[in-house]
Amino acid sequence: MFRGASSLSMDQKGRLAVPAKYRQILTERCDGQFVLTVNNTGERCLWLYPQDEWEQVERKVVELPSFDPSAQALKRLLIGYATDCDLSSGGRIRVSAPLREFASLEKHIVLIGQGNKFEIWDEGLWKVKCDEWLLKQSEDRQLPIELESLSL
Amino acid sequence: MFRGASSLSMDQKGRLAVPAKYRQILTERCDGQFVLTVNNTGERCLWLYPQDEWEQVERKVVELPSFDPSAQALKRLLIGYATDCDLSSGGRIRVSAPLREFASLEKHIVLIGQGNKFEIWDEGLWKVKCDEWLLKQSEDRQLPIELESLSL
DNA sequence: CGATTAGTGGGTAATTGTGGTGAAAAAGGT
DNA sequence: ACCTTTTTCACCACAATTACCCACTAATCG
Repeated sequence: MFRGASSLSMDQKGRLAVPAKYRQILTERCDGQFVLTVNNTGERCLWLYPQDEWEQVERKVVELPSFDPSAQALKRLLIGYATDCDLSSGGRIRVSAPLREFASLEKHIVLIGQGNKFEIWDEGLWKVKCDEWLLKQSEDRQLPIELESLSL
Repeated sequence: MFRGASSLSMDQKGRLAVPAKYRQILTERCDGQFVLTVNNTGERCLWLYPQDEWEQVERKVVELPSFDPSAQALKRLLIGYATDCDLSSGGRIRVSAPLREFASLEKHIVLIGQGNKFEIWDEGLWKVKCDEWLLKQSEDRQLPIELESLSL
């Protein structure tokens, strides 16, 4: 399980250093092989999957019905933007220009562990979103059923 | 069960000394291994879970439906900010910059025992909140059903 | 009142992050 | 097919951060 937020910087060449604490696990887990793609839910962030996790995601996605427009859109985005990338010798990965543009990544970014994948956000955008989510949660009188009984 | 409030100070490096009375229990309980994350309810405080407690929380959270927006927000915050940390040889733990920023922690903080976890608040904020809660309770004529039958 | 333990701060060594440079590879044009 | 231009990658050096250890002060207990 990946977790934790790291505030990182990306250089002009689109290289970002993966925090040292993740490197060993990632090398063992997928030999440093990843697939980087976009988030299809309308939020402008990237998803970074270890190769093996991605295989499963891809399998699910390609099996979606061909005549459903929203399935098509999801497929176009997810598969269309999916790019192989690997951990370089110096522990960095390179984000291609189209992907950077999609998520409007510049110098300051955050890497968010989300279980089976990581999310990559522009730092400013991430903070704005956090505020939104928190505000929403505290306003919501009526919680979704799944959450109501959740005790943390 | 953790209980009690302690007023502590955090140094410039983000280190805070866990009160001595908790140390032995914590070492026995989880070998000094913790997970530190944010509170998702809009209140700006951190949650400090013993490793084993956290595992259970995490399990509940990842099983939430992927397409429900508020479940998604909860997952992003809780898992996204969750950071492993452990009790150093000197009985201190280090709070990373993103987490400090989230809860606007500076020098003076309070550590609140809350059963299966601890809460970490900025001292000033904690006091303000206490006053708010007290005021609110005394105003509320109509208690939620769950509380009505409660005998303390 | 002395002895022991807790809290606090600082210094140092090792590790990590960051930016640059040069070699190699790929792409593109003639 | 060859040469030119651009991109990409690996390596290196410096800067910044972090972890670890030690020392000093304050509190606590016998």
